[in-house]
Amino acid sequence: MKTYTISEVSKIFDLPASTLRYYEEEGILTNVGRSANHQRIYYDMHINRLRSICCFKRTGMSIAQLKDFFSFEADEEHSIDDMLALLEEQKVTVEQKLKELHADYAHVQKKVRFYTDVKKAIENGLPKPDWSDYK
Amino acid sequence: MKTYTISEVSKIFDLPASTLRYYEEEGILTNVGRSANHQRIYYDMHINRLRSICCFKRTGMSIAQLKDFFSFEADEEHSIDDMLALLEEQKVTVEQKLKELHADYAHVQKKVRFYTDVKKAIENGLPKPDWSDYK
DNA sequence: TTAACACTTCAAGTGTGCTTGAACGCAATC
DNA sequence: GATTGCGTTCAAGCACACTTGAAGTGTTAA
Repeated sequence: MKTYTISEVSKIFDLPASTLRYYEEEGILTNVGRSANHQRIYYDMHINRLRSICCFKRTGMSIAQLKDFFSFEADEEHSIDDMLALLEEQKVTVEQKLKELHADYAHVQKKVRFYTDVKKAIENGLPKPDWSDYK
Repeated sequence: MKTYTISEVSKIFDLPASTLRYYEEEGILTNVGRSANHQRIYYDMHINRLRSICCFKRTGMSIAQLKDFFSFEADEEHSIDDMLALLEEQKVTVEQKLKELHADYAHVQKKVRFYTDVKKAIENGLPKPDWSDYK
C-alpha cells in the first residue's frame, strides 16, 4: 500500500504543508495516518480526496461546504440524497460559471481588439476610435 | 446626460452601496460626481466601468490589478502597451480558467453519475459500485 | 556529538474584500 | 417641528483561507 509524506503530497498538489495541515484541522482531509513518531502518513485515498478538494475549490466551494460534502460521503447510506442534491446544485453552479466565463472571455477579447485599434490610431496619428459606449 | 444615484447603481449591479463607496475609495471607480449636498452622482461611464469591474473580478482579477488597469486606461496614449500586455495576460488566464472549469465540470458530472449508481444499489440492496480509484 | 533536516503542535498573525456602526446633513411629508 | 428616508464620512470590525512563529521531537550524515 503506497504511502506519502506531507512533503510528497505538498509537491504533488503544489500546496504548502501548512495548507494540508489546515485542511486536516478543518475536517476536509480526514483519517490521515501517523507514523510511530507522529508524522503524517497519507494514502491514495488522500490523493483522490485532494483532487476532489482542488476541483471543488476551483468551482467556488467554500471549506464549510466541502466539509459538509465529505461528511455526507462518510455516511453514504444515510446521506446519499443530500449528497446528490449537493452535487446537482454544484453542477448547476458550474454551468452558470461556465456561461459567465465565456461571456467574460468575449468581453476581454473585445477590449483587446479595441485597444489594438487605439494603438494603431496612436501610431499613425489617426483619430482614436470612439467606442465610448463600450469602454 | 443620464445620471444615477448610489441606490440606483446599487440595484443595477446588485452590489451594496458600501461596495460602491469602497470601489471609489480604492480608486477603481473614478471621477464620481457630487451633487450640491455631497451626494454621489454616477454617469454612464460608471455603469460601463462597473460592467468591466464585475467581468474582471469574475475572471479572478484583484482590486490591485483592476486599479493598475484603470490607471493605465486613464493615461491611454502613454500606457497603451502596458494595457495590451495586461489584457493579453488576462485573456490567457481566462483561457486557462475555462479549460480547468470544463475539466471540473466533467469531474462533478462523474461524481453525480457515481452516486446515482450508489443510490440505485442501496435501493435495490445490490452491492455498491466499487470505484475506489475515483472516489 | 553535533549539526542539519524533516517533521510536530499550538497560538497568533496576515491579506483581501468588503461591512458595520456612529454621528451627522438635507429634503420632503405628517 | 418632528419624523422618515436617503445620503454622507471615518474608523473599526469581520469572514475566510490560510500562514507564520516558537518551541520541541526524532532520524540521518559528517
